[in-house]
Amino acid sequence: MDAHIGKANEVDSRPANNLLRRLSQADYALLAPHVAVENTMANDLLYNPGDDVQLVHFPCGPALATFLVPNEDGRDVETILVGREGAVGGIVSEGFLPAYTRICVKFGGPFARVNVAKVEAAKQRSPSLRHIFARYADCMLAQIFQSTACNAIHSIEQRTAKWILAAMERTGDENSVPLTHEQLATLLGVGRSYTSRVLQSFRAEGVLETRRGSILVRNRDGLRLRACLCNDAVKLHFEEVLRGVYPTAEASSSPARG
Amino acid sequence: MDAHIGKANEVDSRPANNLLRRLSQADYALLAPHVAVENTMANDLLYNPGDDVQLVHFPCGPALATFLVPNEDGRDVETILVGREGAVGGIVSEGFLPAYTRICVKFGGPFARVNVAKVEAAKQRSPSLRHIFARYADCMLAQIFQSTACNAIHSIEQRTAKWILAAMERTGDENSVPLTHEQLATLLGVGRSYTSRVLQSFRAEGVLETRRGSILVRNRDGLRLRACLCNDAVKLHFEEVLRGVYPTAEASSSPARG
DNA sequence: AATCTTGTGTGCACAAGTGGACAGACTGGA
DNA sequence: TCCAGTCTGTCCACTTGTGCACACAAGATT
Repeated sequence: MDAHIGKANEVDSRPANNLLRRLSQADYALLAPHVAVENTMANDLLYNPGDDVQLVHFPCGPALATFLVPNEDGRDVETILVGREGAVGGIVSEGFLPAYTRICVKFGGPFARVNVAKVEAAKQRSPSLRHIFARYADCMLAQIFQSTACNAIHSIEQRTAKWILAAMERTGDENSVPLTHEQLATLLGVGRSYTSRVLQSFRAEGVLETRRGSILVRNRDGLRLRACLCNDAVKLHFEEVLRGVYPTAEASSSPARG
Repeated sequence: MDAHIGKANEVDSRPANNLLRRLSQADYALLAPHVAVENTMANDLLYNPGDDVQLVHFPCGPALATFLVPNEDGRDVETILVGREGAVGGIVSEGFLPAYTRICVKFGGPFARVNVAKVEAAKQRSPSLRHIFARYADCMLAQIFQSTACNAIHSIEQRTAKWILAAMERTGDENSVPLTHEQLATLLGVGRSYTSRVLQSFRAEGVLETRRGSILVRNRDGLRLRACLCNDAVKLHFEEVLRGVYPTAEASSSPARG
């Protein structure tokens, strides 16, 4: 499956994170001494609100993190997904701050970690590195803006479809998402029974199948048709701003399919 | 009303924006040569999606801007409010990027404007200036995260109350908001008739009065009681991260009332 | 004073989503 | 192999919010 990767080069040995792979050799060399890769499991917490942010985490491979906003009644609300196209922790704040959100591993996998101070030092030395991080920060911002709008006006059906697609794009898994209905519901901040009903209607229309603890997508275009366009809008911004960094672009392991 | 301000100093002559006033004299001196103040009217557009971001705008006094996310059906969705506690345009992206959102003046008033490149140059020269901007960017991020969560789980009644309070805090107007029901509704991304009904119920409970084209708040605590806590959470983060910048704090023209 | 435009209050039928309940179906251990 | 725990499908009564319609009110204009 990696046959399309021709001659081996230095990039191939980097962690499977598109942001890190996007860096020039010189820029990556500034970070390389400080990169450590650690494995995570679903539901591991990377940060809690108020934590001192010390490490930037780069999701690698199928790993996926989400930002949770704590709520008065104790149930957290999920906001955005970050996979191998990006990074979490100190990206905007540059680190000398208490975390506002909780950051949680949704799908387990490796994360490359770099001390925030080292990243800042590297940014001071290399404008191009600084620019790439600023560009990614802007993309993340776009993603959150779009989520805010999406939550305001799109139906649960649209958002469910959107989320399944977004998760698949990031993990690289072509047709399944390892989530229970319950998890999917809390993720969207909605009731479980209604989520089940939506999935049920998708199943009836041949769009997907449901397994205990996971969802198998049978007709991706059908799912796209039922999703809002929020994902595409964000993806377009990533493409414009960070050409090649977003996983569905050429940096992805699946070269086809825009 | 400004009696509590003792001896005049250089800060008093700066534009009435808390972020600018928060800067040390040395840091402000780096920006001062490039600051121009321009007046705006409600509905002026500062940026449209895709625009090349050239200027950072600092709302002054009662001026208020919002970030709009364009939507497939043409109606924009409002996301966050920025008043004299902050700034819009190139704060996170550092400017070399197409704008993702539309930025619109909600309540007219003066805006201080500085070229993004000049701001970046000043940030290169002064770490403390850089840190303040990074801190504000983090606060803005927190604000958007909270909005995303809020839109996902809070009722229209709660969000209506929240919005009225947030607008008043920023403009400094103690008891009125110059908005029609229609504007308030589109702002929240909801139907006009339901918004009218919510305001009607607030009126019936003695919380506010409605005038043609504006809302008069009669019982601010009552309104607080009916709002979600999203505003307070964000305000707390501002306080922790940028002490004194948020308008209800000591930098405000109304020294009492935390 | 008559008129026009825009905003406001309210009624209604309907759609979307909630939250609790419960039976049945998987699955991982003991 | 059986049990216990979790996940799933579905029912139901109920709340929230939509979208349209229409009468009326408040300014603004002439």
